[in-house]
Amino acid sequence: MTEPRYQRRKEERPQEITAAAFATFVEKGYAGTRVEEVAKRAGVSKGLLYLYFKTKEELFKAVVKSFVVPKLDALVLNIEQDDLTAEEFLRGPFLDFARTIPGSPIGMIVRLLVAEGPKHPDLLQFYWDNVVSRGIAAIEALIEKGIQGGEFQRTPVTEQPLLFIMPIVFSVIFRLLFAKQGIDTDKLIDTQINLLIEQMKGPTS
Amino acid sequence: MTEPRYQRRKEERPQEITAAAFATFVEKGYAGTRVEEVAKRAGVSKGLLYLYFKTKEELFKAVVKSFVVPKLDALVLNIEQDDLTAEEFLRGPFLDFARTIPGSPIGMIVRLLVAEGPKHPDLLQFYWDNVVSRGIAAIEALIEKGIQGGEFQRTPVTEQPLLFIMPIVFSVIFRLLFAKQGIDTDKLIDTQINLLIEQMKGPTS
DNA sequence: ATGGTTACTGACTAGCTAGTCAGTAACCAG
DNA sequence: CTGGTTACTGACTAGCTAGTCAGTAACCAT
Repeated sequence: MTEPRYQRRKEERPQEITAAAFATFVEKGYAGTRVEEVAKRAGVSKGLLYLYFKTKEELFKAVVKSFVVPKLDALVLNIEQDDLTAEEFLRGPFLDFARTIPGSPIGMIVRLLVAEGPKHPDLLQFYWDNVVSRGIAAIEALIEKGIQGGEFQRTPVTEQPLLFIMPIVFSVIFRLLFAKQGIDTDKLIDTQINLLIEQMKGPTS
Repeated sequence: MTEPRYQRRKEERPQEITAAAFATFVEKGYAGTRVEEVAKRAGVSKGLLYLYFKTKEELFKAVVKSFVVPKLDALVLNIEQDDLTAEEFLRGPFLDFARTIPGSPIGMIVRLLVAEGPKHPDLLQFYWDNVVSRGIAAIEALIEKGIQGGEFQRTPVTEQPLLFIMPIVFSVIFRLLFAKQGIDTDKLIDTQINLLIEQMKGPTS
């Protein structure tokens, strides 16, 4: 008649643990996160956590992998499916994406990468392969589409897709550090994207 | 006849200790740095270090303060003294500065700020007051000089001095994380600065 | 010389946390 | 019901490091 003290939920545990870990890493950073707290938040014992994740580092990697990649996938899928022109896409979905990231928990992942990345080379490699290079490729494809469609001309800007990513990353970091100073990163992003588009469209207005 | 085991050097110690600490923080990050190692590198005992710096955190702040501020001072002084036009200054000394920072140890300070900043609000405040806001003000002054001198016209870009700082910060972080991938951040910086200048000069070429 | 001042040493402690493991109990097949 | 399997627990350990402090010796004024 006694209530069971716990339920066996082999399948769901990893997901629940990474979710708890994500929240904790975001709040406390990597070094500041105690594995015991993650376990408590996930409603399991520390021992169980170590059955699913060999080390704290592995847990961290699992978090990055499971939270960031889907976010980028959504955007990339949009580029491929949408039938907007390149300029419309940049001013629409891409700008939304760019403005959303800095204030979202995903932005915190960037902070964690900057802080902890150098200690985890294989995590960086994963991140490069699955996020950064795919993001760059997506923008390159978009620009190429614009050129083919006669919207844009080839300029030094079209050779530097990072110019589009730069304001996002910068805003993430800037807000993180100097939120108190009330900088308007949206305007910064808008101006940069607009600047790039105008330049690619050429001197004719 | 015995050699003295140490010399008393009250005046020089703090400088020697912060220099050792800087090198160690750059190599190992904040959490990864052991106070004992800093002491050893500085050629003193741990106990002495604690006579000069109350805590590890205070040591960290002293490092940031003593290494970054002079660097910015040099640039700001240049703006005021040089009799170059605004465009010449941007294409000359400013571009040099922008290209130099990402590969220098100063860049590592940015990493440390990103990683540790949120835990040290007063450090961020200091950094804002003494580095960022002064940097922004210097660029604003430079742009204003360009406008007054008839080189530039007022555009959305002239309202966003961060557009000039952004590629520097971004490059610092990008190189730090993805040096292996061999991204050419110099070209990124060049393109951005050139883009901004062209835009401010207006459609007339 | 010499005795007082204090810069300096280094062994020590207190406290914290990643990772372990022997035991427990939920679940299930027969 | 029952016995076997294994998901799960939580107390424990090993190891590390920030910060302390009682003692030592360099320096210097007299």
